[in-house]
Amino acid sequence: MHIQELIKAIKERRRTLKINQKQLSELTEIGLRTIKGLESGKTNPTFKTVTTILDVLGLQLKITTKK
Amino acid sequence: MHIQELIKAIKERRRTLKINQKQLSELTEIGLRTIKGLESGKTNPTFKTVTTILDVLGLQLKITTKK
DNA sequence: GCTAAAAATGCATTATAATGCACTTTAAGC
DNA sequence: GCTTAAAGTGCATTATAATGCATTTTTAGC
Repeated sequence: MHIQELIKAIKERRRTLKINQKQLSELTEIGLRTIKGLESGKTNPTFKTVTTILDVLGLQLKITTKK
Repeated sequence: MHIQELIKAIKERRRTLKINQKQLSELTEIGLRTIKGLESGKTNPTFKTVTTILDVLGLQLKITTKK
């Protein structure tokens, strides 16, 4: 999975849950600027930032073997 | 998935493939010190660092919904 | 328990993620 | 096409990931 897929999944899920970036920032306790940077593809987030956001959105990462 | 699971998966897979940290560093073009920091749980790697390593190891991340 | 290879650690430097604040742009109703 | 909320951007600062080098510790064979 590359970063663009991650971004897409986060945005879609956030909209499904009717949460805006500011609310996601509050729920995750991650700075709004960081959320914005991530969703607009401007930064290379840390693993922790990613998992914290996914967690709040009810999503999670799994490791699989490539075929 | 939390960082410890990721570390465990990377170490196990690397050993299965009989690759040492130095070789993984060369294959991924990620600094050895970064590989060491990650595998010893001392840092919070970037998403790109994680996906690059997994990719070389024949692994990948998937997003799923938590149940 | 010696030896050699692999892994871990300490330290310093560089690059950049995270952050806040102010401002601009875009999207959605009306 | 106004208005307003949401999203995106520019800039400066702080925190820390990435890196290399030298050294120490651990692990695996013998």
